[in-house]
Amino acid sequence: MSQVRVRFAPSPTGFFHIGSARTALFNWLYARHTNGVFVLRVEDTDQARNSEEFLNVIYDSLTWLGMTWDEGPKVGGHFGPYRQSERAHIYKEYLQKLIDAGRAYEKDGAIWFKLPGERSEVYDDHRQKTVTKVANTPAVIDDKIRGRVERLEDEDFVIFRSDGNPVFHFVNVVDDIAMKITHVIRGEDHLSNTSKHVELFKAFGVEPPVFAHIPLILKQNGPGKMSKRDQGALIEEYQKRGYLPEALVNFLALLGWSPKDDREKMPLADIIALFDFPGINQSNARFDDKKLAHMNMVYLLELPADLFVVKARVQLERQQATPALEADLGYFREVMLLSQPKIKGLEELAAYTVYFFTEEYPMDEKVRTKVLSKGDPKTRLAELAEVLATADFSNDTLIEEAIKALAARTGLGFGDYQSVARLAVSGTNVGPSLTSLFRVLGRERVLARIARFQATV
RNA sequence: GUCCCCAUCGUCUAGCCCGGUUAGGACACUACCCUUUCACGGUAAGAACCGGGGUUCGAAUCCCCGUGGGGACGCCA
Repeated sequence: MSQVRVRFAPSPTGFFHIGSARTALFNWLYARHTNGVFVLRVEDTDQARNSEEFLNVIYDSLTWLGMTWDEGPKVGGHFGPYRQSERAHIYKEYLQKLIDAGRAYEKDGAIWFKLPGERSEVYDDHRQKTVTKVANTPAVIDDKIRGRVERLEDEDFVIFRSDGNPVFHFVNVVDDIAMKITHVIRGEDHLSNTSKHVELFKAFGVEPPVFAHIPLILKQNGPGKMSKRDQGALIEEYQKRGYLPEALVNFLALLGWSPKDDREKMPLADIIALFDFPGINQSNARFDDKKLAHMNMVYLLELPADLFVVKARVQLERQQATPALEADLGYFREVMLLSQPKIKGLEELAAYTVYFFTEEYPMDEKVRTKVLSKGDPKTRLAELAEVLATADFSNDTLIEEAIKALAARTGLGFGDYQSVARLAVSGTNVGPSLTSLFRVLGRERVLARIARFQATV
């Protein structure tokens, strides 16, 4: 059995979206599962719509997600070049084969592929024009996911535009032949194109590769497949928001594939070991950002401390959270680790930790009103300030004991002191435990903030 | 309109191939527990076999027809 060779063939005509990433991932996983080769091929034959910027987004996104390619731009390989815009001579060569075989002809300045069979003119109601139909026999697609699919290709189609550039169907097949691709794993939207491709393979006298048409990702709300314009569709966006690539990969793998047991979060090595065609579903999957966010949280929770701090810093830099970035590194680390078990995503960190790094933190007015309306917050604060003035701040337990002792004296609970104290020193009602908050902020700042708050009530 | 693909909780899915399950898990939602706020976590609840025929002692599972969803029908990829 020869080595599996799969390819991901994006065209740089827009930002890299989640459906493309999933297609890339399935190819990559299959290559890794079979110890095969993952080829990256850039389909940039439509010069009007291509751009270097989009190409770099594809490279960046694939790299970010950990899908390294074995052959392709930047890394090379025996079947290059890997950008179709640089393969014109190869396409000319293959075109000549078709011409020599009488399977291509010119019309209206373009070159058309000639299907075998009798021709007749028919009026097409839907397209409202007369077309030439060919009495061809149906192409048979032996699909690894769909099973046997038959589809009739009964109209000649353009393979070279009148501007001299080859079109997708032609270059796709030629490159799959030239690059010795063994398995074509792509979205189901290509299933109807595949009959064209099978006809081309036949015309070249080459056995088609194994096809596997994977289900599509549907948009979260509303009808239709996910497109670049949909909310949450762009990979770049997740990168910017500080999503963990491992989490996104895990989530994406589960959209249309399943290990067939109840596992969801699983190490990449396990996914690679189990990934195969029988595990791929036939039906389309709807994108669910809540499930992705949950997966991200699970990965975040398990991140080793050092790594979490590094990633937190990168994210805060991205969000330009200046005071946090200027803080002492040891202090920064402590604040971040206090927050790690509390947040769902790195993007929350800037707002979640803002009061640790500046005195200009926002005051949540709703919470303020609510807290001040209950009990006797002014007295509680005064009592607390007095105790904190002499309490030992060296660890959480000692601070806790001091507050509990105070509560015991006044016949109240820890909670009676907590809400108002938290509000005074952080401006909010959410955050790490109050004692950690005090310890990390330090006595001086805690007392100063309490005093400042007292002056406003 | 024509052709192609698909169909289990709101969503992702297991079960289907090889008929017999209290149809399982996860996300989301709800309640309770934990608790020093907020989260995490724990427990519980609700929630599905698209419809109709057929085959069979028995159908989520096999077959057919409807219906619904998706895709393709470019000198885009």
